[in-house]
Amino acid sequence: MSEIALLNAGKREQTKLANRQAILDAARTVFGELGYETATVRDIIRRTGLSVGAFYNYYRSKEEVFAALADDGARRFRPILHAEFLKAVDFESYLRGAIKAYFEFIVAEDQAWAKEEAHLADAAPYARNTPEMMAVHDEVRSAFASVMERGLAPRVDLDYLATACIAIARDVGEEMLKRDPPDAAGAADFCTGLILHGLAGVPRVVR
Amino acid sequence: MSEIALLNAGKREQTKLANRQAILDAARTVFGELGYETATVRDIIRRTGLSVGAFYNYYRSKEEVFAALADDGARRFRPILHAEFLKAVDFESYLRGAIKAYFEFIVAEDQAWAKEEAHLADAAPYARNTPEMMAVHDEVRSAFASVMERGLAPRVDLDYLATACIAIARDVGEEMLKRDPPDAAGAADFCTGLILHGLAGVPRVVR
Amino acid sequence: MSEIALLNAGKREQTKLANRQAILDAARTVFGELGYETATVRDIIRRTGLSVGAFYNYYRSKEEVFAALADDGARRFRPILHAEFLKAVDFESYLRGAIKAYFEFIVAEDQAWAKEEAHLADAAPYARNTPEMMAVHDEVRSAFASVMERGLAPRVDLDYLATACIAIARDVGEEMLKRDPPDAAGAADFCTGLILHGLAGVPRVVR
Amino acid sequence: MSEIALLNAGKREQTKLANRQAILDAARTVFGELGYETATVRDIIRRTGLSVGAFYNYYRSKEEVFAALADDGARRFRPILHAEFLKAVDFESYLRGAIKAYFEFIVAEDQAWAKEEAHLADAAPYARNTPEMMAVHDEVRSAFASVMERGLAPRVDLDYLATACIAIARDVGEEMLKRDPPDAAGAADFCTGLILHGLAGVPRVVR
DNA sequence: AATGAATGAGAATTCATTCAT
DNA sequence: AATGAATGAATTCTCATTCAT
Repeated sequence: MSEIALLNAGKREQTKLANRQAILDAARTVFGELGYETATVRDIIRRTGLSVGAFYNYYRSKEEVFAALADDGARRFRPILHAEFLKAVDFESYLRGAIKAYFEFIVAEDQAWAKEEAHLADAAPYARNTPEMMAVHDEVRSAFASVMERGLAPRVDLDYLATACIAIARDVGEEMLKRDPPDAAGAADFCTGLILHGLAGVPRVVR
Repeated sequence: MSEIALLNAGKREQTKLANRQAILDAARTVFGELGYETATVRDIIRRTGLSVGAFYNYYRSKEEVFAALADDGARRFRPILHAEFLKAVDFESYLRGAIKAYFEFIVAEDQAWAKEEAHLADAAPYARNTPEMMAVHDEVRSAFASVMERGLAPRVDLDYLATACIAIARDVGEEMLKRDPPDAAGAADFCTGLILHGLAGVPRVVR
Repeated sequence: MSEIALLNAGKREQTKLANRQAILDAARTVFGELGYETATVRDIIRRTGLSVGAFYNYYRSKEEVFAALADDGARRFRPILHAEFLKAVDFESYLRGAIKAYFEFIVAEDQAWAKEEAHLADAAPYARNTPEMMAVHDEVRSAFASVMERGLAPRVDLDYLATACIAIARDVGEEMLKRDPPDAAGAADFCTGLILHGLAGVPRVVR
Repeated sequence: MSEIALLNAGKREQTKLANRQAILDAARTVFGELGYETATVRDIIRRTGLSVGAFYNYYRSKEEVFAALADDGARRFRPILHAEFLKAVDFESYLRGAIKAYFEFIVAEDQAWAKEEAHLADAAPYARNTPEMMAVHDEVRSAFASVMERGLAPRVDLDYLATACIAIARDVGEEMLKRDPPDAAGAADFCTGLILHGLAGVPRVVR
């Protein structure tokens, strides 16, 4: 490698990272819009301006980007989630923190690509469950388990609870993103209230 | 048309209906197992013993069966749901009735094909939302609206509420189906309790 | 199935068989011209006038046609070969019979498609070994073994002998096909003579 | 150009040659293992430690290395072959010498990379004819012609003879390489015996 | 020269849909 | 109507070759 090349290695490496990330971002959008099956590799790379070949330089298969997407989302969200877990003094504070954190996370994500959310409902009315959510499921479940273990929350059916909470967060989160502007705090209040105290705990609207 | 066919015009008509239903049932199973994209028309007709050509005699496209499936599920479930609505004296009774009815409905549906639920998670870990649920969404939303209108429930964000309730019912329902035997009443108690009174309202487990 | 359909079943079945054979024949030609790797499925079906899809109605993969080709060639040649084996009174008569039969076989095959032999050397100078020959290899080897067992031929290195004989038959056979007209008997005499008595046993040419 | 490079112009030239040869050697191995079509340029350069780009500095295309390989093999083998021709007093001695030389040549070549010969049959059961052999064909043919011209061998069909001899040498040679250890002399005796005197001239085995 | 990322034509295969029988 | 072979667009992935650094 020549001296010049050595000096430029940084720039090269930078481009590679940027491309890798660009593909990941495009994949997130496209999978989000069309679902795993319907989305094609061409759909993904079209958004990056790269070539089909380039895609396969970065990911070995369509399946691999999908997995990477889950890893990526989970890797970035998990620490946030865990921080809430550590901060929490009781179940209520954990739940409120976790859900708010999640909604803020997806709003931030959404900003990056957003705009074409219109297509969403239209294109894939039957595909859901983001890779991120899937990856986080176990995290949530065991956080709940731990909280109950410590007597900070009533002992209830853990699988149902985790399932229900994730379902609420996922779908209300998605609903929130459709609003302009999306109100993470409001949505979090709604979900937390519902889970903790049921209908009675949910914020009233005056309208 | 052969002589025999002419003589059996009535039976013919019957067969037509039976075939139409057979395809619909097969489609429900197959879409359930594989998801819309992964499922093929051949997968569907294979279960009916009919031919590919016959499929297109009854439905114009793969998409159309899917839509018909939603209609079918909704058509059969909607009256049940509405009966609960009429029976209900307050929001609580409506909710409990509706959810219990839904869970019993899907348990019954499940019996028909079931068994290969194992494939499910494996085959399409990221595709959900049964056609039935989708079709019922508006129904539920307007039932909630009506209930609130009548002052039987606190005024809250309706879209969030409908979304959350459907999310819970869908996912906890799915979770319930994995258990052996599936306990519709128990799951309904869980969901109703959660929605009405939050965590505190959820049945305890002793374990 | 209607009466008409029943009556036509024969014609249908006939077409299917014809297509299957057409694909096989096209595959033989194309693999012969281009070699397995270079030949594409489209190359094959282009010769049949069918569509890509039709190819996959008859064979599950490119690999499968290749295998079928071997089976086909072997299935048709093996009985001929075996007949020679039974007819033979000594090694010499077996060898002469077998080689002559082989040459006549490939001349006959060649007639069917022929013509584009010109491409051959040009297109794939480095790919050889027809599927047929490969399938027949073991047959030949065990025939040799049997003959030696019975003391009808000297005991020599069997693998070398089978290899050498097949090599000669294959390549001289190919050479013969290039000539116009191909002289199966002459080529067979050459090979038999060479194998049995060496150079001295080979027919002289006057030129 | 860096200072160091300027100082080492001579070494540079040397490196160029070494790289060229390294690529050629790698190509021989890889083509041998996988066949021309299956082998990729990356397969080749991977063995050299060079980069894809470097490959194209030395050879304009995959096809060109293949041709160069033939040239190379031929260039190295031809003198050996010709030496045998000059040494020979009659056809017998020429043939024995040539074949033995060829077998020793390929055994030596094989030593260089060898080991993974197992893959061979597995990877490309239907592709053969080393570039070397192809390049030598004419050489052999004209040597035979010359020998016959001089009355040292009976006049026979020259094309058939050259074809047959090369076929035998190629395939028995390949067979020999599979044995451990490969016995060049034994295989040469076999082939020479067969070609000169036929079956009767082939070494007996006792077993 | 060397490097290795980028390119894009092309390969095998699938599958919704059509259509002759 | 029923049948199932035929169609061909579309999909994933590969790989020779080019090109910016």
